This record gives sequence, C-alpha cells and structure tokens, in this order.
Amino acid sequence: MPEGHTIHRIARDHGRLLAGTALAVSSPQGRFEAGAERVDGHVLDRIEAYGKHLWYWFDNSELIHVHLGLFGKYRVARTSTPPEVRGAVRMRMSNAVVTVDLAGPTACELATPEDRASIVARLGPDPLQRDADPQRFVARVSRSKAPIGLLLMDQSVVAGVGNVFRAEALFVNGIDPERPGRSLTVDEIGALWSTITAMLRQGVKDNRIITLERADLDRPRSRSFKRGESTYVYKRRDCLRCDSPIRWWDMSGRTCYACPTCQTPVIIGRG
DNA sequence: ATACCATGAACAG
DNA sequence: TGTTCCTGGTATC
Repeated sequence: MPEGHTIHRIARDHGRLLAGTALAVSSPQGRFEAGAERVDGHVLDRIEAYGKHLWYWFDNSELIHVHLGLFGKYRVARTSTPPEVRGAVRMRMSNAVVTVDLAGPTACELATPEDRASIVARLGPDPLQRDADPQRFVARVSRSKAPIGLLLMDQSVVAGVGNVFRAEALFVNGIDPERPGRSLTVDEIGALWSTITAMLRQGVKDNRIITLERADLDRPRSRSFKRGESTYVYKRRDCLRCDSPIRWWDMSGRTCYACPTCQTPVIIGRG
C-alpha cells in the first residue's frame, strides 16, 4: 500500500475526519502508551504529509511522527463507539464519529518540530508538494553514477517513490533501471519527474496505483491486456504493452521489474 | 501449523 | 551487502 500517494491520501481523508476535534488516543497494543497519553483528550490541528512521512499536530504542542514502512496500515471505522480491537493496534484515535487504528508502522513516536525539520531536510523534493523543486532531483540524478533504479528508491533523491512507481515510471519513459543516473539526459530526467508527479497525483485521486496511459487504456496493444489491469511491468509476467517476458531481479534487496523490449539499456551514441 | 511474501528503511561492518 | 524490525494475507504442508 504505502507509497507517497497513500500517505498524502491518508493525510487528506483522516484530516477531514479527525482534525479540529478532541481525540481519545490510546495504544491497545501497549507499545505507544507513553506517547498516546501525551495527546489523549487534545484537539488534533492537522495532519501533514511529506514523502512517506506523516505528522500529527496537536493543539497542546505535541507532535506525533508516523512512518508506515512496508507493513504499516490504517483501519478506519466510521462508528461512534470504537469497535473491538483486531490484531496489533499500535495507536487508536477516536472521536464522536470515527475510530482510526494504526498497525505495523515502522515509526509511531512523539517528535519535536526539530525532529520533523531534520527528516524533511534529508528528504529530496516531494512531487506532491506545491513548491517541490524539480531541479534538486535533476541535479542529484545527473551527478550520480548509481543506477537510476536505485536513485528513484532513494528518498533523499525524490520523496514518495517506492517499488511500484519506480518500475512504472522507468517503463513509461523507456529507461532501463540499470543505467547510471549521470548517463540520462536532462530531458530524460525532466520527463521522469513529470511522470512521477503525474503518477503520484493520479494515485492520490484513485487511492491506488494505476499507471496505464490513456493510449493503452483506449487501445490495448497486447494479448495479455485484460480489463482491470493496473501496471505495465510491476509484478507482471509479460509486458502489458508488448507481451515480452518481464525481466525481474534483485536490486539491493528489492525486486526490480523491467521490459527488455520497451526499456533500452543505453541510448545509441552515448554511454 | 508453518512458510513465505510484501508498495520500507535504519543500522552494522 | 547483509540483518533487523514492523504485521497480516496467502500459499503450502
């Protein structure tokens, strides 16, 4: 679930349900008891999202930092009485109309504005921020000899991209994940940024990842295309566009997917 | 009942 | 580069 679009969607949806109201906050599982006590009964001012991070600002100056990691999930119950706890609930936030449970996060902790600032400072631009600076992304990529497939997963290069958007954004731009960042042209890097921005925004709207472009939705070009498909290469056996068998391999501990036909290893005439 | 897997990232060495 | 942590769904015995 959690790439940047999920986090921003959560901030928006949960903000509407919780912000401006006093919350009963607890830690049914017990691993966030001390933190929950500090905000229990206080009004949540707002939920902030940046990259894959969330911050909960309370009116008593307390701040909670949440990072879902690979397993973290929220469960929302729109009932006035909190439902029975299911599974390992690290944090529960309830008001008169809704209960929000958080399970399995990498981080759920009290924080200070300074903590938050240092996290934001080490993150790259988040395409979902209004004032995101693409030049920071272009500069980092064009200067690096690391493979672009790794750079896109590096949150200090661009914040919010995960394994699905990496695979899909590189596919859409015909770029092989193993190409060093500095072998990409400025145009290619700019196009990647545009793609990532569009995919993340669409992801927030859809509340899921569907990366297919209009041309492919209107005129499926492959045998393997079926209604309801959502990705070109991620976790697929065959390329959704040309039916070539997808190449998948381990890239620093995460599975990388690419189409050997649609994604060229190098540009002719460059290295 | 057990194994494995996942849209993540910090840390050790 | 490898290990560790977090949870729950699905596959496999």
